[in-house]
Amino acid sequence: MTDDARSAAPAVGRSGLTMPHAPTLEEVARRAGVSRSTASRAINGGLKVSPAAQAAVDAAIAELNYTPNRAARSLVTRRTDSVALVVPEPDERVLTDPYFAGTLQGITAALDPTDIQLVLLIARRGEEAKRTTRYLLNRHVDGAVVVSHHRDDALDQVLHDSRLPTVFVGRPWAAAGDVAFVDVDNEHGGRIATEHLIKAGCTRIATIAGPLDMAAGLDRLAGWRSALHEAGLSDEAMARGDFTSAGGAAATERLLAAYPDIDGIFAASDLMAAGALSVLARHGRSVPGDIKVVGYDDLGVATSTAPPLTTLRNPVVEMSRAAGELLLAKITGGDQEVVPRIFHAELVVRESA
Amino acid sequence: MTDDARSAAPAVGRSGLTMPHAPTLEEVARRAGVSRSTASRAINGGLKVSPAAQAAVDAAIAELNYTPNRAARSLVTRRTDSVALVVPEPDERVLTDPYFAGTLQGITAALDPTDIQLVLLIARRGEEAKRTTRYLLNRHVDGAVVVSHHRDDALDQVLHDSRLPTVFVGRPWAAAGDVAFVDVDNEHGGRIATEHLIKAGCTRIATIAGPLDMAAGLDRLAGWRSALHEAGLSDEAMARGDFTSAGGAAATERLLAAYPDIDGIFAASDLMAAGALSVLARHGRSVPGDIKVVGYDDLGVATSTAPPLTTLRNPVVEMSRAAGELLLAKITGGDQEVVPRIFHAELVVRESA
DNA sequence: CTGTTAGCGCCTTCAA
DNA sequence: TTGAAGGCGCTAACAG
Repeated sequence: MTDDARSAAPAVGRSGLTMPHAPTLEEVARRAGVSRSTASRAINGGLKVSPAAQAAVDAAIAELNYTPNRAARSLVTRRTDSVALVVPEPDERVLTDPYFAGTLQGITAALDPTDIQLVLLIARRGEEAKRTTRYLLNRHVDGAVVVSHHRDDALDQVLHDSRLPTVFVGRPWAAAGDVAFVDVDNEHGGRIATEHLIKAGCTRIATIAGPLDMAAGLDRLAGWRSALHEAGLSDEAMARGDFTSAGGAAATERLLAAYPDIDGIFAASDLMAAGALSVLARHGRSVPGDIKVVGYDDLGVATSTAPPLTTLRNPVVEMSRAAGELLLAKITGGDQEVVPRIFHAELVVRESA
Repeated sequence: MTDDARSAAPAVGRSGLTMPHAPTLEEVARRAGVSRSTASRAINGGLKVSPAAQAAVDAAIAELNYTPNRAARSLVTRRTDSVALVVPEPDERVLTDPYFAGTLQGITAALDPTDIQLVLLIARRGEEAKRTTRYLLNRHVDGAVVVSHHRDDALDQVLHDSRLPTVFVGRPWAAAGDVAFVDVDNEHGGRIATEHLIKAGCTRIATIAGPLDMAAGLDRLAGWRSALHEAGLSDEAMARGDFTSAGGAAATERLLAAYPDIDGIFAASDLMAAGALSVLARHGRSVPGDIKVVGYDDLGVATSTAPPLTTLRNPVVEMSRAAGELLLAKITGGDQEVVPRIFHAELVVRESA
């Protein structure tokens, strides 16, 4: 064993102060009285290691408070033990949306039993987006979960072509059938919401749609449409929103101006519904008396509005957790069938409708 | 130059399909007609590199779409080019709070001009927390930003002792004066809020306090107290909340039961204020007629309540951005003075008070 | 079951 | 200004 001066003296940082020297495998092995390889084997799986050696290594690890150097390990295993959460959207909108928080929570839960770290990738447009793409393509992570995906970020194609293990939260645009994803049945949700309004006696039902370059926006709108068609009602009263409260408020103003006689509104998100409520209050329309309102998501805001919102419970956390687990399976298990897992939204009735 | 078979054939993944082979520095150098060292120098800073060589390397990089392998680089530079955002809280609460979204946005903005990645560390209690601590201590990141820090997670001490560059968002408990942090003047904010209620004619002013094991909770409470003392009013009517809407609602119920004659409420967060509004409505108390309400944060929810909340604008994004920039400075600049940056919250008057 | 031996891709002295 | 050579800490054959 060559005596290495480096391992004797603690490293000295820029400041000139001694820095705690992270223990290496070498030191663990030495302390355990075994070779590096044996120590390594004891750490990874422990196969073909005698109980004695295993115990010695375990003890050394505990005493030294050792953690493997990820960089060194990555270099040889060609795995990074990290996955990316890709958010292809610049603005505060996404981050502020409780939907995003739910996603984070679900994925974190899925990753929890592993030692895999979550790297956040906010993929701004243009030049920035290219940087993100390159980062992903050059395998700086073992896989990616994409959330809040829009039609024109070519993320689905790019990631599909790259063969980087990827799972979308929410149906991707292109390459469907070939790209793994989890989703809720948004069309069904939109239909349920609208049917609830119909059953409650509404006959002039408007919708505040989400962004139509997102699958969720499109699908919920389609659900609203099909319920109205089935009931023989008009599907004229549609205004686009952007999933934000302000957008919902603006859309409501437009709806009231164009269709003053509406008696029901299906908003494609609770945030937009909240915006609608405030505008309706300002216009002196009572809810649910004059106009009934149904939202979508039930991620917290629905209970803090006045009146509380009837809405569809969007199982975001469960869904994202499934996405995380699916990704884990893809990473460790290699390619396997991509059967999208579809969750269902449930109607939660409160005062607003 | 030894001919390496590996670089000729694309790697084959588990699935048996060819995988895109990430280009290496070796390939860039070969293509540019220079040595690895020159290529490396051209990539990092470009000092002592002839314009011709520089250009050749740049071209090769572009053609190959090359990105340095972070693991290999980390191994030798002993930097990871990643920083952690540490959230020492298990529950959904934190993630759902718009405060967290703001933090994320601010830090992301600070990191944007660099190539540093953000790693999310959700530090659950107990065993999990130890794993997080070890991860941090063993320098798997170059630095850390800690948000939503509680008294009993010993994060401040641990991180301070470890000498890992760290910045707290919100005043840490221990080691103050020695640990870098950014904060808003919460006591001042609490005072302003309360003074607004006093000026509006309230004389029996309650507060819904935040968690008292968090600096923000404590400081806002202190501000409320001092304003009341100054005005010669009672500071009896206090109920604890937990920064959530549900907690705010419960606290309000308790307040109304114990102090039925209150005419003003200062809630230490908008979420709690929203909960208060719904309870007040249920009890038939009009806002601001019977009871005036002031919240704290103005991160979106204040405008979607009925009535919209008078509140204190908490500059979370700016503050977190400052935290990120401070961290960057600490990482690159070595130890430097720790002058906490204190931001100020501004009163935003809306209908509720 | 264990130790020896080679690199993983990159940066960095050291000579030229 | 450039290239050759060594090594960061770890895993993975390959012998024993």
